[in-house]
Amino acid sequence: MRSITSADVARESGVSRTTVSYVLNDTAGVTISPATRVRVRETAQRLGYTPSAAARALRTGRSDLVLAVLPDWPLGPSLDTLLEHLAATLAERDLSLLVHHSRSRRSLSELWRAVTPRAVVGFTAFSPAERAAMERAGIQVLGTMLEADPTQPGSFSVSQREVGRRQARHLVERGHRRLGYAAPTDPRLADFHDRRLTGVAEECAERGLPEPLVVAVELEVASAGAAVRTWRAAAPPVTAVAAYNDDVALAVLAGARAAGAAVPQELAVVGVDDVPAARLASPPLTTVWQSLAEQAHHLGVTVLAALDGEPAPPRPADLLEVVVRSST
Amino acid sequence: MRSITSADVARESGVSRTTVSYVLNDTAGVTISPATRVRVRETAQRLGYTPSAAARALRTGRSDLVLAVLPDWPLGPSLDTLLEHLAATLAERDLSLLVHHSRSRRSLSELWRAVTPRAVVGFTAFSPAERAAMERAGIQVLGTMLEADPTQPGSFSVSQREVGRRQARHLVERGHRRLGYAAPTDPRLADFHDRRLTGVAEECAERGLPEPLVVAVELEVASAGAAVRTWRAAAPPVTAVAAYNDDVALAVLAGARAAGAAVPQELAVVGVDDVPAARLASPPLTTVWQSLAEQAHHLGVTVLAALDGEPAPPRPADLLEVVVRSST
DNA sequence: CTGAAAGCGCTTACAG
DNA sequence: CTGAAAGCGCTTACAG
Repeated sequence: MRSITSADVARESGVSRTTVSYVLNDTAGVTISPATRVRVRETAQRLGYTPSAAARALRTGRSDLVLAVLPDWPLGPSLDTLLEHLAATLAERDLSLLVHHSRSRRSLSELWRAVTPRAVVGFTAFSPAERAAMERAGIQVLGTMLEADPTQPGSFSVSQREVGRRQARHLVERGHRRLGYAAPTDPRLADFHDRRLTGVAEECAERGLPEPLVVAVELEVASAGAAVRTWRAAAPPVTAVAAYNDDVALAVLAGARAAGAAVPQELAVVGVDDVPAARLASPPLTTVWQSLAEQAHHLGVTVLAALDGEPAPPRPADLLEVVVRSST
Repeated sequence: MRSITSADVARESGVSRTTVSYVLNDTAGVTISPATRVRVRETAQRLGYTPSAAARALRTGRSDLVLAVLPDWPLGPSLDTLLEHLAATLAERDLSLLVHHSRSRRSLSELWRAVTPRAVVGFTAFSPAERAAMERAGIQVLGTMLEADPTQPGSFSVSQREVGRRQARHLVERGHRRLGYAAPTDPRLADFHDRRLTGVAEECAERGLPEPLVVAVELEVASAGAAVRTWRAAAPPVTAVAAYNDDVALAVLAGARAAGAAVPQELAVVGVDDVPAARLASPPLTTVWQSLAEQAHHLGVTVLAALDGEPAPPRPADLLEVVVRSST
């Protein structure tokens, strides 16, 4: 079954393909009689005409795709949400999301060369060379969630350092003077973890508190129990723990239970993410919540602005919030 | 910066574009001297040539994209994993994954008409009309996870009914004679929930047990506590609960704690997914684990087979497994 | 064994 | 105000 082309629409409405293109694209600086406009639009509608993305991309040198490059590590429970909102925002401009999992690192450069996306959104860091190559090809490159300075152009999202600072600040305001940090064991999480930990450490330093005592904890009771004993045996003892995320925090809770440490009296715990299990834990988990929807929307709007050559829109203010429950 | 085209490669290697195409595509039924082949490949490599996806798609009428249509509800914690493995499998054939969130339902048909994907993989159901239209356009349509009969061609993944049956079977084998079902409240989950519940009910019916007592539970303690009281007040009382997923199961655990029901002595609980929080719960949660990686790979292989006009490969056997912990 | 040429469906100078 | 024509970069009959 041959698909409908602009030539079909042109023939059916008795005009040239040029006119069809002008009308359907609302091309500026060209005058077409209202009657013709209406006729062309109606014909296109009636025939179910959709312009070929391939032809358009070939002609213009640029596709209507935005390439999202995902890391090979789990981005968290709400990557789903993030991509959905991002896609929704981009769809307003008829842009679609092509996802690439950086698992197969080698083919990324082939992919962007082949599809000539309008923009590339990296959820993982690009090498400077790759970034430069993409920019030279006229592709807008949006930075990673790991940028040192999230306010710089071409980057987005909440600073991971700020996440850590919020955790620490909450704990310190609760009166704790010696903090622990529960790190994930998955090495692929190292980049995120480093930045969050830096935030915790900075907050401690500014308040004149000792460095946080970092212990890696696996997502099981035995490992977490050992971690809890380590913290409590320290001198001075750790009385509050900031965990990499809710999963790790839940492990610490389980470890405290196993080690016979009362939460929050003997050990306070704060996570990150506010997964559903957080409020259901015993005791319910205090955690730092991030507005993924807003972050994703902001990201989408940033991409759009970049395509228009406009400055990045200001980042929304309260993307982070401490949800206080009984674990602190 | 103009990008490298096959004409560049042709000129540099002193052959025609035809030859370049033949060599790089390993076109069958054409004889090219080994020396020429080597020269062309080396030149392409040296120049960093990547064929234009747009031009190729325009010429062949088919792109190298596979369109994944996602539902507007949360597909669960491991959609991420699922898509990653799917993408990895497709990448072996130089196919990329274009995701469409069905939030913006209207534009789906525009999207597939515009990009002419090789295949469409639906994680949500298509209307028969839409499905037919896509097939008429020569697009392979792979079915949803909701198909009544997952063994039929064009569908994939574990049967949701089977998930429910496994939960029920485990509970019944533990000696329980009266089961409860903890349903999610999100209406978007209704399709999945219906099928899982059907599996539980079927298993009960086959064993001559009464229908499961269904109670909707929200992801918070109060709601879950009320549900637990309802189950225990039934005559005969419910002694074991199959939950829609681990999040709901975690809520039931919290509800039992609040209602003073001992788990598993007074109420056994089994979930689905084996999220990290499951093993960390108190008591650790028994749950049905699904091999997402294998499902995704199978899905990818099924897509590939469909593109080759081959019959769907047999589905791997043990995609489901009951992880027994202390909640049952 | 290799090349010249057509054509996929668009958009956009350019001519009228 | 509208149309004829060129050309984006490929692949593939067809000719030699």
